[in-house]
Amino acid sequence: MAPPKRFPERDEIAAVREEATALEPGTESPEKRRLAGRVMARRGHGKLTFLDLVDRSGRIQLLCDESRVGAIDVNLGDVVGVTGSPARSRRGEPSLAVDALELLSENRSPLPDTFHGLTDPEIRYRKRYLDLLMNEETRETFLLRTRIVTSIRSYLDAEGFIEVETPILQPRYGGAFAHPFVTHSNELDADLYLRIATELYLKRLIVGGLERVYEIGKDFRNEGVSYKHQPEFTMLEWYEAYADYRDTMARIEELLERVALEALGTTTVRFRGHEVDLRRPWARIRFVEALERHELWTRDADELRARLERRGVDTTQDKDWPQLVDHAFSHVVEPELVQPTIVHDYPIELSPFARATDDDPTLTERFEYFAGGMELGNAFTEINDADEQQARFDMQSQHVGGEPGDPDYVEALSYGMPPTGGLGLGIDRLAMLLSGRETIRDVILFPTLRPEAS
RNA sequence: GGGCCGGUAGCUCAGCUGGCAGAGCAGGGGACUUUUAAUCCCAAGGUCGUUGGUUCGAAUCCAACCCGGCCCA
Repeated sequence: MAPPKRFPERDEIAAVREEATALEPGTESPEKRRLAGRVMARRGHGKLTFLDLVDRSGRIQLLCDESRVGAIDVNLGDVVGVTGSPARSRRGEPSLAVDALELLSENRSPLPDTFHGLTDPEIRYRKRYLDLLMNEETRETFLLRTRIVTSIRSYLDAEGFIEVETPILQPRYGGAFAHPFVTHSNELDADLYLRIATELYLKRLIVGGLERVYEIGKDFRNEGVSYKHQPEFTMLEWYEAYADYRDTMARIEELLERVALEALGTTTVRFRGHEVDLRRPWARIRFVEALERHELWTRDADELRARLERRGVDTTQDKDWPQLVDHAFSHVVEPELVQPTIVHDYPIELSPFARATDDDPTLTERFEYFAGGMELGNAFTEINDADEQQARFDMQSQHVGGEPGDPDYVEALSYGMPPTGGLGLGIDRLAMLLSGRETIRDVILFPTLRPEAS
């Protein structure tokens, strides 16, 4: 006979467990509860069988007395629904004394070792369902990730930002320095790029008068993988009309402190062997000063290359000054930014969308913020003048791997864009930091892997 | 892209100085009414990542390749 198609009026295991814990050992409550979940342990004892039932909320022992339930014919991994009463075993284990047990879905494949669990990273990533089933920490990590995103949304929604969706398939890519994935539309007979950022479309919406917009979505970068890089990752970008980068700094500090408290209950996390506290205010340092501290600030490319080489840094991949200074920063400064730090006023060559500072036209109102030795995001006072933006694109075209430019975007700016503060936040990296997971693959449900050999 | 490490039963791992492919858990059969890595008995379970080479003989030695991890770029 086919198993039931539903199991209504279900209670959560965590709640029933709490109820059972309040009882005296060896006693049973008169209340009736219904639980459903997966059988993750079985201890047969003749006409009495102990099962461990697991749902999203937790785990509880089932006491199955054959004289009450009938014969118990379940295997590890079966999905069952039970009715019974909260109880405590003689040894004090919170349990449900079962009156009726229904098999809802049979497990036909042996589960991984119930003691050692599933540890092989390759199987954990390729068959994430098994990882989630076997490893409670994995379930907790992804539930935390969801709370983080929920918290971000509720903050931005309450602040009057509207959530939008912009194209993933784009005729031009831009908004970051990265290699794109290219695909092809048969109908349009045109190559399209998978977006590397949402930046340029979101700012078109600011031109259009939406004033406060954000998008949480996947970006794609056709580049190497590392503990903090995946080809497909999740980014938040927001744009706020009539704000500058100082307003934006205040907002991101407020948001991340709040997200930590809401999702985790504390602002203090352990990450890569460090204790990191996200409480406001964060440290701030100018980009130039951060490099000066290491005697790595110079606008002379040859001199900078020499200083880096002297430190044993391989600069053979760095073609020009912007690449050298970026390398110097990410190699020397970034790893030491363990406590939350805002680095601000970046050189204009590295910042094609940020307005120049008031007192130095070679620097821009841009900041990046770091924690745990890792960049979390990037923000600026947006260029809102079409001519100035075109001049920046022209400047970029002189640099290797510079921003490719986007005439359609410049045209949008020509209609006038309010002064705007914009920001990007790497959701995966934030999830790493708050969960204490040391690799980005552990906070992405299905990370990109090479296809298995057939 | 380079270096190092790994891939043996569904899972966790032994075996690797060449000589019959193993254990625990899971899965199958049986015993057991308070266990919680329950216990006990029985039977079963394999493309030793792939391909080639050396050898009387290869999981084991050699080469290439595939997949993964860590580090470097």
